[in-house]
Amino acid sequence: MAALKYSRQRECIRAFIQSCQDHPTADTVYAGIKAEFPNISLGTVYRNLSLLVELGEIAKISTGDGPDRFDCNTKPHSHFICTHCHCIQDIELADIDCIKEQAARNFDGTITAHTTTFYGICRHCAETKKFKKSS
Amino acid sequence: MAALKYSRQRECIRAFIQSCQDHPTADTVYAGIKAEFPNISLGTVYRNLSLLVELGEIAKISTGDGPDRFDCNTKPHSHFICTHCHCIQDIELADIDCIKEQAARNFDGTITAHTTTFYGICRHCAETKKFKKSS
DNA sequence: TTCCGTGCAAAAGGTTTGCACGACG
DNA sequence: CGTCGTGCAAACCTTTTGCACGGAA
Repeated sequence: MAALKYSRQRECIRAFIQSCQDHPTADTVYAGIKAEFPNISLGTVYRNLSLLVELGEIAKISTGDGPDRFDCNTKPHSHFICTHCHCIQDIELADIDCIKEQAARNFDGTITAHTTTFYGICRHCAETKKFKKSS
Repeated sequence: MAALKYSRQRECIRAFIQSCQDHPTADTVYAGIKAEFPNISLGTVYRNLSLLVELGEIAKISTGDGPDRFDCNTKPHSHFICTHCHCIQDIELADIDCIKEQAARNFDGTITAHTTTFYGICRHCAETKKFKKSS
């Protein structure tokens, strides 16, 4: 239902995310958009992010620690989360889908999707030795 | 540091979780503990759950949708989350660890852990056909 | 003109924290 | 007796929502 009208704010949010190499939070998007829309509200950012996720134009990444992230890459891929600096990086796995079949064999129900997340120390943190006590 | 003293509340929480077949939320634990400790506070439940996770006696499961869950099974395994009823079930995958090696080959950093979560419709929801419009 | 999207602000979760008191060692 | 854990309540952080107004079709 709900007829989806054009909005300059939504286009700006979409463009911002698609220009991001990293995986911004709603708040980062908000800050980035403010240059062009000084009066935009955080609520609008959240509403449009949810909408873009529903439309399949971006993906939402739940980190389980801190705010959700958004990803312009909607192709299936995995993520690495640094336990020290909390940065997120994409990881491509060749046969990641095979584990879905493997899981389906052991499971009594319908599996439609799966996500795999890796944790560790990213190269930057490892080099700067800032991870003495991994947070 | 901090010398860790015995507490009856903590033991009760540990016992409650270890007697659970499912994956309770902090609030479920709180409710279950109240029979024995009518005056216990939710803050105490959260503090002890975090502590038990740190001690490695239980595991925390972030669902990315709703409250965190806790799991008495600390052995490596995966989870299935029903997108309809939001129940969580364990899934054992034979060679789940192989994907860590595979990921490490494509990645410039140190991978120490990984989690895989499957989504779909559980058997109970499928049978009762309540999932017409998967929420 | 008819809805939809926006801005604002308040509310809604879920979780953490400061404080004074009680319990463990 | 010195600390740590507890209960209570307030604070916190992220996200959602109600409402009146402005903008797209």
